Amino acid sequence: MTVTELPRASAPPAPVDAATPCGPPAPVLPQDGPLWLSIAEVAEQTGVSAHTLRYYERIGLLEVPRDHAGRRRYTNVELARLVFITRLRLTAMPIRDIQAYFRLVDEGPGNESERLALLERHRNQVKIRLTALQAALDVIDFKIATYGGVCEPTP
Amino acid sequence: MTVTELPRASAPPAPVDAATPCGPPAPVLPQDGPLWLSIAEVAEQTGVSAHTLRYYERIGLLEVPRDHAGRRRYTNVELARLVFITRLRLTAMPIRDIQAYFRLVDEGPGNESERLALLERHRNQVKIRLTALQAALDVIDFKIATYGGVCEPTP
DNA sequence: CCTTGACTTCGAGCGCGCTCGAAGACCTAC
DNA sequence: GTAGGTCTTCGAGCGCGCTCGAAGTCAAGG
Repeated sequence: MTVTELPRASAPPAPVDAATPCGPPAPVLPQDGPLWLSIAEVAEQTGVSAHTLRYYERIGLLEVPRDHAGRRRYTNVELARLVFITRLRLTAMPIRDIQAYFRLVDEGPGNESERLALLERHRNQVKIRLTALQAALDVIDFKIATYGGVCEPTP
Repeated sequence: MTVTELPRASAPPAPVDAATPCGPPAPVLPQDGPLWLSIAEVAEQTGVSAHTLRYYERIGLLEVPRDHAGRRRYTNVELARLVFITRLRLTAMPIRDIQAYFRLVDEGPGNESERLALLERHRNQVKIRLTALQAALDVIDFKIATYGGVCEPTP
C-alpha cells in the first residue's frame, strides 16, 4: 500500500499540500517521529521511482533538502507535495501545467486566485474527459453485450 | 459535429462496427446514397487527420479500398471501424491491443470469445482508471474548495 | 584499509502515438 | 497544354514523460 494510492470511498480527502493557507498541513503518514526519508524510502512508499523523483526535482516540481553528505532527505512537506503531484499526474495534467502551478505556489501568498483558476481550468477539462471516457466505455460495453449473440434491432 | 463525437445521453449507443455478428451494421451516418468518401472527407467528418488515417492503415488497423487512380475510398464499413477505433483510443487502449483485436476480427468468425476477453479486460482496466481518476478529481476539488479560505480542521 | 552499497550528477535514450515533409502521380478546369 | 489541387508512398522527426547508464562520492561494516 503506497501513499499515492487513492481511497476507495468518496469521503472528503485529507489535505495533502503544504500550500493550503490553513497553517501546517495535516500529516500524510502515520507519523512516528519526525519524517526524514531517503529517496529509496520515498520511492517505496509512494510508488514513484527514484529516477522519477530526481526528474521531478530537475524540472523544478520539488525541492528537497540534503543531509551533510548531499543526499536527499524528504520531510512530510516534500512528501505531501509529491502526493499532490501524483494526483495531478493521475488526472493527466501536463507537466508544464504542474510546473506553472507550483511556480505560483513557490512565489508565496498573493496569487491564490491564479492558482485556483489554474486548478479549476484543469478540473473542468478532467470532467469533460471523464464524461467522454464514460461514453466511450458505454460503447465498449454495448459491444461486449452484443458479442453474446443476443441481437435485437437497435432503435 | 464530427462522427466521432460522443453522445451526451447515456442511452444505449448504436452499434458502430461491422464485426458484430448480427448482420449488416446500422449505418453510422445519415446515409444519402452509397458512402464513398475521400480521405479528406473522412478526416473532416471524424476529426482524425489524414496523416493519422494513413498511419492507421500502415499499422494494419484499417484496410481501405482504392479507386481506379489508387486513391482511398472509404465506405461505411471502414468508417464504422474507424469510429470504433476512436472509441478504443479515447479510452487509451494501446495501439498494440487495438491491433490485436482487429487481427482477431479479420481472422473471421470463430474467435469471438477471444475478442470478448480482450475487450472485457480492457473495460475492466478502464473502470479502474475511471475510479482512480474520480478520486484524484475529488482531491483537486477539495483543494479548490479550501482555497476559499474556509479552513475547518480535517477529521 | 578495503569492500559494499546506496547515493550523487549528467546527459543520452526510449516507447508511444502521431506528425510532417519530400517527391511524384493523377484528375479537373481553364 | 498547363496550372492547381488532391492525392500517393516513404521515411524521418517530434513532444511527452519518463528511464537508464556511466562515473564518481560518501559512510558504514569487517
